[in-house]
Amino acid sequence: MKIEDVIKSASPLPLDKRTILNIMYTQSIISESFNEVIKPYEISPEQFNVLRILRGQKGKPANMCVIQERMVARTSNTTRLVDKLLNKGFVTREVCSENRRKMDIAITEKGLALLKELDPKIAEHEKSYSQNLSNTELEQLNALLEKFRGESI
Amino acid sequence: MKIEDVIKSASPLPLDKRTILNIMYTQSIISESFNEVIKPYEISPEQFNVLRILRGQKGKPANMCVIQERMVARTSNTTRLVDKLLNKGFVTREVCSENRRKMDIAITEKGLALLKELDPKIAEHEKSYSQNLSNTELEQLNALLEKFRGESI
DNA sequence: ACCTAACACTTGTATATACAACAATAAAAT
DNA sequence: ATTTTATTGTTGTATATACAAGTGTTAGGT
Repeated sequence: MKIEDVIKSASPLPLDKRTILNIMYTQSIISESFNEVIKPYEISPEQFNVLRILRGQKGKPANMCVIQERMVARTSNTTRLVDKLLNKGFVTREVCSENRRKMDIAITEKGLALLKELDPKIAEHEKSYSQNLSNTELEQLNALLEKFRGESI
Repeated sequence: MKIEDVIKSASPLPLDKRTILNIMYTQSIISESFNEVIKPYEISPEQFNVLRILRGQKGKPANMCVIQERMVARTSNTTRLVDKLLNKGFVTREVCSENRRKMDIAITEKGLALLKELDPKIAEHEKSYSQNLSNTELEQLNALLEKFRGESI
């Protein structure tokens, strides 16, 4: 579906505007379907992201600022996300013994079990999109997005 | 910047996961810089989107459902967005005379003036990204995104 | 005419995001 | 040693999003 049809635009959009809209729209489509995937489980996409970061720590607890810098979309509020996960028993939180300003956040067995259950569904979700392109095209898409962002470093 | 560096992943991500993260991240970068652009003005990105849709009506008022279906990211709450715009005097709202279930939303002179002031800044914002790619590459990117979404219609 | 279903919109609740102010601790400066 | 500054995290407010329930209006069926 062309982006002009999505937003019901009568006239074709200029290329630069069209590209940005296309990226925004694609993201919203992906997010929407991802939401569907995790809806049955008692967790939000952002909470899931935090859990996955914690699992990536391989047992080592993570501080709030470590979690924050690994999130795709930086939230200004990791505290409240962790609060929710804490209430559900998916993580533990305690003051870091070496630096009492910091918090040690760790994933629990219950959290790990949830992720394990979700893993195949997430994989399926990701594949449902990537199967539409060849590997070469996927690499191209990644390269174009990276170039589009235009970050020098 | 490679997406692995963004999320500080030690190991390279599988291609399908990487692509999705790349799209999500690119969107968040675009949104962030767009936020910077409109921050000085008394309006949010979503409110701006609604205003722009109303301008596209060329004087003809729009119902709530028309606004909703033209938004890039469907919100379930156009009512409250319009409320905010109403309070600021950027739009008018009255019951549709032909069908009293519907509302007629129209942009005011004040709203049009705001958009006019923003237009060049938005154009500059869009160009700041699109200039990183050639026209051919932009077309490629659009085509790949569309194919990635895999909508049949 | 009356009842029912569909439609257009609004309202309430929970969650997330942006931003600013704040508190506690640690590190640096004097 | 005391003061200042920076770091780390929390809390408050406003806005936006997802979802479900509710209100008033129109249209359809009988």
